[in-house]
Formats: sequence, C-alpha cells, structure tokens
Amino acid sequence: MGKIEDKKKQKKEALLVSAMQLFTEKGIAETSISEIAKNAKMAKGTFYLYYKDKYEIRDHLVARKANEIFENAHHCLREKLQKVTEKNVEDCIIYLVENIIDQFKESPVLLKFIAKNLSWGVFSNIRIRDLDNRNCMDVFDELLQYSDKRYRQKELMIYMIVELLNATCYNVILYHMPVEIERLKDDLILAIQNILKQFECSEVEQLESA
Amino acid sequence: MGKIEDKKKQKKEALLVSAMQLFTEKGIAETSISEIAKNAKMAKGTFYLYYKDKYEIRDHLVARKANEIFENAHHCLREKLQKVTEKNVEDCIIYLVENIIDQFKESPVLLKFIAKNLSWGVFSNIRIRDLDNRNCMDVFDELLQYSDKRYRQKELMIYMIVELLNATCYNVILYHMPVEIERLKDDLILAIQNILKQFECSEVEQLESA
Amino acid sequence: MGKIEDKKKQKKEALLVSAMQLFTEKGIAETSISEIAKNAKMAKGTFYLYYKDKYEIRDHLVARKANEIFENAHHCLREKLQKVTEKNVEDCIIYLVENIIDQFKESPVLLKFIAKNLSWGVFSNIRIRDLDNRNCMDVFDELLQYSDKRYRQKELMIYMIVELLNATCYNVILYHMPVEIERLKDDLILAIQNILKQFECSEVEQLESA
Amino acid sequence: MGKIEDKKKQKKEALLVSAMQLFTEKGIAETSISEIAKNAKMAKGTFYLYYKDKYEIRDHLVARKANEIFENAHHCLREKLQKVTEKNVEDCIIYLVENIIDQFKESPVLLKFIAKNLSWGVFSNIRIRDLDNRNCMDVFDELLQYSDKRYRQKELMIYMIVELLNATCYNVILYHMPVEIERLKDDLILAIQNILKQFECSEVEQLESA
DNA sequence: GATGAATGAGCGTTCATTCAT
DNA sequence: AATGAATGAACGCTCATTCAT
Repeated sequence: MGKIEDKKKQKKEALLVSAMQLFTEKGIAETSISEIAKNAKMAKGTFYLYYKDKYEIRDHLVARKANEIFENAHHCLREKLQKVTEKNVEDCIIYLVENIIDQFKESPVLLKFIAKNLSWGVFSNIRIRDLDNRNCMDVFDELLQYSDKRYRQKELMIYMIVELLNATCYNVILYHMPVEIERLKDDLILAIQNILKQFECSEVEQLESA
Repeated sequence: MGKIEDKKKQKKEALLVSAMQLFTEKGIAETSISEIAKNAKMAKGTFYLYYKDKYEIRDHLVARKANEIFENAHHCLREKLQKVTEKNVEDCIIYLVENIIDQFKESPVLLKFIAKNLSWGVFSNIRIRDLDNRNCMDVFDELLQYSDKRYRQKELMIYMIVELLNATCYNVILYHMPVEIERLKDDLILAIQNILKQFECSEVEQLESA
Repeated sequence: MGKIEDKKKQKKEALLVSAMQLFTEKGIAETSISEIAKNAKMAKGTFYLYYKDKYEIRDHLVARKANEIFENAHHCLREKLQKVTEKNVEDCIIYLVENIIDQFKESPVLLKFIAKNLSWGVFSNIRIRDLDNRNCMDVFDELLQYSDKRYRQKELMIYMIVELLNATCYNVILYHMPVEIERLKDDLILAIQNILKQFECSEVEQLESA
Repeated sequence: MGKIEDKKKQKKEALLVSAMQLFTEKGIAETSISEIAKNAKMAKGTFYLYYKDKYEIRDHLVARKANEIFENAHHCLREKLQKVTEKNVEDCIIYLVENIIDQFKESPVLLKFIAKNLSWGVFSNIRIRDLDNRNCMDVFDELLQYSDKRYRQKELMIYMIVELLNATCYNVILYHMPVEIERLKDDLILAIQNILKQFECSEVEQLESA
C-alpha cells in the first residue's frame, strides 16, 4: 500500500530538512552524516537507505531551494500580470530580480547556501510546476515571446544577469560590503536593464528575424 | 642577524608554494596538513610553527594570488600607457579586464581557487608594489583622476565589475557553460562599459563635483 | 500437505545455490547475508527463517559439495566395475582419486572452497545414495571386502590418502606451484599406492584375521 | 641515534606478539585492528604507522612462525649430526619431521595458525640463519648431497612430504580425529619413507647422473 | 510465511594536534 | 628551531539482526 511509500518520502524529507538546517548553520564541510541523521531523529545507517552521501543531499537541496526561490518569484509575477494588461519583458525580469533580492534579504543563510553551490547547469534546469514543469529557460523564452523586441544570445544574457545578481548580493547581504543592499539595488537594476538593452537586436535584425 | 629571519621566510614561502600546488591539484578539503608539510620537505610539526591551520594558509594564498593577478594586469597596463599619450579610463579598465580574463584562461585552476575563496574584503585591500603598496582601490582612483569624466559610487562600481567578471568567467572557463569564453568576452566587455557609463556623473554633476 | 514442505525445500535450495555462487566468486568473508538473499531473489529477513547465519550455510554446502564429488567418482566407478569381472581394490581407489583430481581440475573454485573448509568429521560422514545412504567409510569397507588382501587401520589409511590428495592438489591446481597438475598426478598415485601397501597386513596377519 | 629505531622495532614486535595472541585465540577474521592495538597497549592509529592492515601482519607472522619451527628443527638436527659420524638423508628428514610433529603437539594453536595460512610459496622461501640465510630448499639440497643416493624431482618430493605432514597433523592434533597423534606418527613416518624411496633414482639413473 | 525498513554497534581509516627528543 | 612518533576523536560506511506490517 501507499502508506509505506509515504513514510519513506517523509524520511527523505526529514533528512533534507535536517541537512538544510545543519548546512546553513555550520557549513557543509563541517556537517557529518551522523549529525544529519541524529538531527532527523534517525539512526546513522538509515541515512544510507536514502542518500549515497552528503553531497547527494546537497545537490538535491540546491536544486530544490533554487527552484523554490524561482517559483516564488515567478508565482508573484503571474499574479501581478493578471492585473495588468500591458506586458513588458524588461519590467517582468526586473520584477523577478527584485523579488529574488527580497527573498535573499529575508534569508541570508539561504543566499549563502545557494550562491556557493548553485551551478549554471542546475539553474538552467530548474522546473516550474505552474508551467507544466517546463524549465527556467522556457520561462524566459515565454516572457521574451510576448515582447515586441527580439533578443540575441538569450541564454548568455540570462546567464550574465543571474550571475551578476547572485555575485553582487553575496557580500552585500551577508557582510554589508561594500554597500548596503538598498544602495546596491538601484544600480543593480540599472545594470541589468543595460544588459537587456545590450542584447536587444537592432531594428534591422528585428525585421530580419521577423 | 637577519639570516634567521630569512630562513623563517623561506620556510613560510615553501609551505605556501606547497599548499598552492596541492590546493589546486586536489582541492582544499582533500589536502591535509601533513601532505602540505611533506610536499614542502618539512616535518609535520614544523607546519604549526608557521601557520595555525590550512585555512590560514588558504587565506594568505588567496590574497597573494589575487594580488599577483592584479599586479600582472596593472604592470602590463603601465607599460602600455607609457607608449600612449591619450589616456582613457574606460579603455584602461577594459584593458585590465581583458588581461585578467587571459590569465584565467591560462590557468583555470587559479580561477577556480580564486573565485571560490576571494571575498570583497580581501580584494579591495590588494596592495600594488609599483604604486608604493597603495591598494587596488587607489589604483582605480588614480585612473579615474586622469579622466575628464567623474564617477559616483566608485567602490560600488568596481565591485559590480569585479563580481561580474569573476562570476561569469567561472562556469564559462571551467565548464564551457553556457558558452565558450571567446563568445562571452565581447558581451562581458560591453556590459562592463555600460556599467561604467551608468556610474558616470551627468554633466551637471560633473560641474558640481569640480 | 507436502506442498508447503516442498516450497520450504525450494527456498532452502535457492539460498544454498545463491550462497555457493557468491562464496566461490568472492569468498565467504566478503559475502554478506543480504547479498545471499538478494541473489536468491528473497528478502533479507527470509534468510533467517532457514539458516542461522552464513556459516551454517557454508557447512551445509561443504558437506553437499564434498558429497557430490565423491558420489560422482563413486558412480563412475560402479559403471566401470559392471564391465569388468576382475576387481582390484587398489585400482578402484586409484580410479576414485584420478576421478576426483579431474573434477578439481574442471572446477578450481570448487577445490578452493572444499579444501579450505572440509574437515575429516564431515568427510567421513558423507552419505552415498546409491549405497542406501551408507557413508563413505562403508564404501571403502565394501571395496576392501572384495579384495583378497586385508588392511589394518583402515580409517587412518583413508584419512592419509584423502588429506594427501586434497593438500597436494590445492597449490598445484590453484597456483601451479611447485609443479603442474599433470606432473603431480603420477607421483601422487604412486604415493597413494605405497600408502595402500604400507597398510596391507602381512601374510601371517592375513591368516590370523581370517 | 639508534634508540629511536630500537623503539620502533619494539613497537612492531609488540604488534606482532599481540596479533599472534589474538589470531590464535579467536581467529584472524574475528580479530580487529583496534583489538590488536589495544592488546599491544597502543592507540589504534599507531597500528597504521607500522602495518597496512591485519593481513600484512598475518603474512609477517606466518613467515616468521614457519621459520621458527623449521629453524628449531634444523638446529636440533645439526646438534645431533655433530655427535654422529654416519649421515643418512632419510634419517635426517625423518628426524626433522618428528621434531616438527613434537612442536605441533606442544602448541596446537601454532599448528592451527600455520596450517591454515602457510602457502608453498612462503614455505619454500623460509631462510635459515645458521646457514647464512639460505632458504629451506637449500637445506634439503645440502642434506641430499651428502647422501650416496640420488633423487629426481626434489622440490615435488619435499612438497608432498610437507603437505602430508601438515594436512594429517591438523585434524589429529587439534581434534584427535580419526586417531591420536601417537597412532598417526608411525604410519606417517612410514609413508614419508616410502615417498623418499619413490623419488630415489634407480641404479641406472644414479650412474647416469654420476 | 515473507518482507524490507530501521537499527546501531563496530569496522577500517584519516588526521589535526601534541610533545619528548 | 625542528622533528616525527604517538595519540584518539571522529569520520564514512557496512551489516547482522530485529520486527511491524
């Protein structure tokens, strides 16, 4: 029956939660498997029924947390878009960026965990449930489609935006260096808007691609 | 006499070199203190006469390596500037950026080591010998002084450029994702030029600050 | 009904087969109970319904495999004896020995398993189905009865032959040391014939025992 | 100075002694490294400064113990030979065999340890200090040289004798099966004498080889 | 009877750290 | 100052055994 499957899922979940807590509290390298298990109220051996090692659990967590952040942001965006008729790609992306900054502000440990462990490979594969599990690049594609502008090198563009967002927030939110987050925000958004413009196709190219 | 001081420096140096080799070859977590000592042809116990633990050595190394990279770049810039009369800040910064990218391309292990361990605190304190040990922010200040343009929020501007450079190079050089470095280069430089423009003071502000 | 008994026997059998495979493939110490069960397509817990531990299974296997070897040899001997009128004890024993050597040559892993785990207690109790489950010593008694010679200390004689056979074949077949099996064979048979002669009663003793 | 080397030798020795005790008391498989260390009054980690694992220690022990047994026997033989003018090869070998049987009788655990772990490769390489570290096959060669008889296939002959000795003593001394050791002794010696005769070259061959 | 999730003792191994030399 | 033998805590991991289902 499904009860046993349910219990297993709960155990896996408990291990994830336990690991997340310890990873953010004391770092991955300083967290041992037996601690993860004990913190999840299990025997050490039980850990190995569900994960190969702590790096497997880390990878699961990174993917999940990045997913949550992006889904949260995307969800808010969708709600907002329902109220607005005019849809502007740039604004949407800026909206996502601001939302993500807010999430990072709320949970600096999350930022720390994500920033140090998220690779582009994982990020570009994040799936959004609201969009039939299409991945995060599809989200941008969809947004860009509704626009009357055309963009070249879309993946590179997104990559640069994401990396700039992540990298600049890290020191600013965690160590308030070299400025406070509120001070960074405006210029970060400006920079991102410039990146978007930089990848916009010229009118000639726009026509060609049309 | 200074001979004893010399010997001490040599030992410290040998440990740094040994550690750098092992850190880049197999990673910091996988390198043990006894390995560092053995590789430096010393007894394990001697290590503790010079460093507290391997993280102290790591921090020394990060600062030194970042310094070398920046000094290299700056040195090349100075040589070039001696041949040229016209001095343009933007071009200088782009020159530094390109030079640093080239150094990363030459030594991806260096990039890996630096990118994962360099914090803004360390970076902004890098000292340049050619400039009487003034730090790296002073370098930019000097460059910006020679320009006829005025910039606001200089440290933030540099911060954003440095982080963008580091963060985007990481995946691209080490994992060729999402594009090749040659593909990234042009757009990265464009983006940095835009960041510079974004921080340029308007003419009114220029006058005011003058 | 006997169906339940049948199923039980089948399970026990499946575990034996599974264990034999793993024991010979990777050794007893390196084989775990859960592997034996999985290889027999059962759950781990089921193992304990049939055997106490892997050593119980090993003992069952040693007895069975030794039995098979001896039964095989004995079966061939009987077939041969039906065609021959003249029956000579020495020749019969040599025939058995040669047959067993051939079986070992065919399956060195079997030799390895048997040689390291067979004790005299187990061997002397091997039962032969063709002979109404009489044990292996009875076989020799029967053979010796048909002879016109008399032997003293029959069990000791058999013991020495069996141990010499086992012990000398081990290194020779498994590691080809110090000679090849073909080189050993002739002298081993000679030695066994000498052992048989050595235990023959003198004519006076023969008469006495008659 | 040599003091430190001395201490190291003492530690290695202490580990060997400790391991031997535990191996014979409870078997190799049932002995753990931490037990060996604790029994030798050391920390667990110290074990690894001297041996790779318990199998390395086992191999050292087997070689050493086999060496001791053989050297003991050989030493007694030499003492005896000094008193006797007439030297007979057969008698010498029988003397060695009897001496070894006596050693096994005195220490059944030694027999158990040796019999289960001594391979022909190790045995044939045993070195005798009294003979300038020449190995055990050289001993036999020397003995055989003094004889007026010639033997073919000397290594095979020794192999068969050694294996017969080992294999038959095992059950008899440890489990008193199928007879007592005193009962085995006479027939074992007879059998060995027969093996020696069997490998004697015929008179024709003797002349040829001369 | 059969299952397999859960346990936790115990393994081999590593390694930062100490300290007598 | 320099050594490296010694330590023992802590690690990752395995596995026989139990027991609720």
